Amino acid sequence: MVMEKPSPLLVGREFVRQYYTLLNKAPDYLHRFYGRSSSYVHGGLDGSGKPEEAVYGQAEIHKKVMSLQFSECHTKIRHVDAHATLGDGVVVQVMGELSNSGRPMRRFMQTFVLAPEGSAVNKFYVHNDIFRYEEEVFGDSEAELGESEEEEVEEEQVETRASPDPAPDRPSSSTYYEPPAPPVSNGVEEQQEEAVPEAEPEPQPEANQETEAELNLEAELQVAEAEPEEEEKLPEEERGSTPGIALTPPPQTPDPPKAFSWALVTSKNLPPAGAGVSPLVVKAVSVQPRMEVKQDGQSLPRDQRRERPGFPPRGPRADGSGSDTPGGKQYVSFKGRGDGDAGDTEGRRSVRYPDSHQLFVGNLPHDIDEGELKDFFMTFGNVVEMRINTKGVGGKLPNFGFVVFDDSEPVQSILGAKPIMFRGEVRLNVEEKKTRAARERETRGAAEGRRGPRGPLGNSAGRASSRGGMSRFTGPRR
DNA sequence: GTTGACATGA
Repeated sequence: MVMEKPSPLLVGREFVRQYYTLLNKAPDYLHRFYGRSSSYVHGGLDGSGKPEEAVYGQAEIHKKVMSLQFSECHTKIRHVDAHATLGDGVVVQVMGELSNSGRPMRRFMQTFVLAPEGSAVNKFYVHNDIFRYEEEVFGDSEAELGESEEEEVEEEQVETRASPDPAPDRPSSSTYYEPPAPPVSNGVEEQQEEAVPEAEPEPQPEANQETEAELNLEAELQVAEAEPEEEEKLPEEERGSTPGIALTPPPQTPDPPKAFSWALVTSKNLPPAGAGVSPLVVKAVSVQPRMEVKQDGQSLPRDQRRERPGFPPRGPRADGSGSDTPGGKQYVSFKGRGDGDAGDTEGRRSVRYPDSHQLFVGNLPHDIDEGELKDFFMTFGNVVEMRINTKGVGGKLPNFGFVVFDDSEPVQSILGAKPIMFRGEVRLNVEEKKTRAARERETRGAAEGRRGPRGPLGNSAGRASSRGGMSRFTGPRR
């Protein structure tokens, strides 16, 4: 598992995308980006007109965020800088404009220090977050403001970028991270393609990629993190936030489930089912929210590897894997090169998706339609294909279907987040898609296991139960 | 109550 370290700029941009998306969609989860010793300040002036002071720690940050009452908070990003910094961190500076609750845009500057989390090169949490509004700092001379307003007008149009969210009927769920104006376009913004391949205009003419190599080198200076490690050990329920996010949403919310669990966050680190590996990694990792940038680039189906010869590797870009959803973790997957996994390359519809990308969904309400189901699962990842099957058996319609994602990660997340509640009341039966062979093997194995006292070796029954590990939930009865 | 249909060779 030697993962190449993503460039700071890549990390920064992806983080920015996720951060502002979450700020827009689910500010109440924003604190999950932070850790126990993180600092946070978000503009504001105190009683005497001086810039407010920071707060520390996830719990305080959560409070603070809530007090800021973000609602329909839109952000226009004008510029993102990101550099490698001490301790393998990344410092990110963002300039842009932000509008909250329908109020006018205000210019701001925000700086994040992303600190690596754990040993993975692609996991970070926000160690510092410093946000200031321009006019709070520069004074509120109206003349200045007027001026600045003007020059923005032309760029205003640029801002109308199609949301990467392929579901057009969910206006508020689009990503409000507006990529910087045209000239700077290296890869981060093209997320919508896979979802709506036909609508895709033209890939960008391939602006040259960042000098990742250089940055990576720089990042080698190691500075011992001074953070006391012991803190991290406590699984800390203290962050009171999680309780609200029980895996089953309150019945009165008809929305897609805000399924989130730490198990879900870490499910990615767990080996695929079956491997006899200790699942205890969980604790260590589960302390904070994180985002992940993945650069793999291997294991592409052969026909997808073609790359225009003579060009530098196509820049890694966000692939809209949907991990920026409110309920979801703050993970993000990147494909290092190429266009991601099977099925999403433009014009290639005919590819079959691997089973690992597919989810069997049983117990569907009979009046469901694909759009609804798709929307539902979209919060977990990028749904590339859907099929609902109905087996009409004398009046009863046991419904099931298959949801195909562009990655196996959402599938694992979902499996780790069982039970999946739909419309707040129906418990969907979600399982990894099985082949017929696998299915038969399984039932046969189970039958024999029951017959003889000498239980099945390992895991004939273990498949389903091993997955959730400790975070196995027996669905609430209702 | 519960696991499809497609098309697939060196």
